[in-house]
Amino acid sequence: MPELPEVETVKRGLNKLIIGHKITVIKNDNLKSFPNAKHDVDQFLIESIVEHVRRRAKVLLIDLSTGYTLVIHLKMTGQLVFVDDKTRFGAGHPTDSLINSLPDKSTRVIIDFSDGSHLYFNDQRKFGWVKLIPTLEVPNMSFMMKVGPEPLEANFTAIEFVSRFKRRSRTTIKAAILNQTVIAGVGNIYADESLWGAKIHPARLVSDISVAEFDNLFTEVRFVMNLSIEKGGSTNRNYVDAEGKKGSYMDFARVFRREGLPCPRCGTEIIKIKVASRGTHICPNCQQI
DNA sequence: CACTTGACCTGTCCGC
DNA sequence: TGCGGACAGGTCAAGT
Repeated sequence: MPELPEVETVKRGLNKLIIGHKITVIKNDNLKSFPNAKHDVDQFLIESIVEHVRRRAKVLLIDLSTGYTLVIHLKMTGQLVFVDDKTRFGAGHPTDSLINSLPDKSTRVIIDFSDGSHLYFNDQRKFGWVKLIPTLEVPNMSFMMKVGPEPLEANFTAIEFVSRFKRRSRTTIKAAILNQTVIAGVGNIYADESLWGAKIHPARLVSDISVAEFDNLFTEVRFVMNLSIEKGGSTNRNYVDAEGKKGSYMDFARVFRREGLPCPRCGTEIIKIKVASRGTHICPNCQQI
């Protein structure tokens, strides 16, 4: 999915586009994408006003005036795209833009607003979901209860970063950094990018990594996340922002999906291996076991 | 408990 | 062109 920078980009886009909008209709194509009962939808979603859009880890939270929140997980291929019919075919959008072809066959949920605009939840693989939950119960959702700290929070320190890993010392650093209960928001792209930045081989055991290396990793995680947010996220395949636009971080990636190309630091050919059952990109010279 | 693996889905790409 | 298999940004539930 969309990892932290992509979800953050969608959140920022929605905050510019849908605050104050009133929801009039919701349509869904299967229960998996939007499992709520019609009764709750009629009572707490229809006629509600969008008040805030928040993010926690890789989860989007759209707070409504009814005291309910739309909790959205994009998983691997989810998209959340706002389309205003007044601008759909207008200037600034090429005719082949995604927004001109929505809804399409991967559209799972459509939210209509009272001014005639729409929010499309697209998800090719159907792993993602939208759930309507009382706002006060969101922190009690099982994922929210166990998810780790936000790496970009100003008060999150290198000391806490290291201590979060200590309890997971018997696994590889790649598995640990992908574990959302250790730290929130890091997925496969930014795991590889930050491990390359810190010159740590992803298959090394957590217990064998020094505090100095953890300090470097902490810096690199924050660096790649911040850079990616600045670039509008990574479009590896499907990802687009709330306006249907792709992110450009992949133009700046150092190892991810760059197997066969030279390492930007030493020129050695980047290779792709498997670690923690995930495709993993490394420089075999900079990152040694 | 910590850890690993398979399952959830659809689509694409690569080798034959 | 077609077919089979591997693989894809993430998380769970089951297993060990």
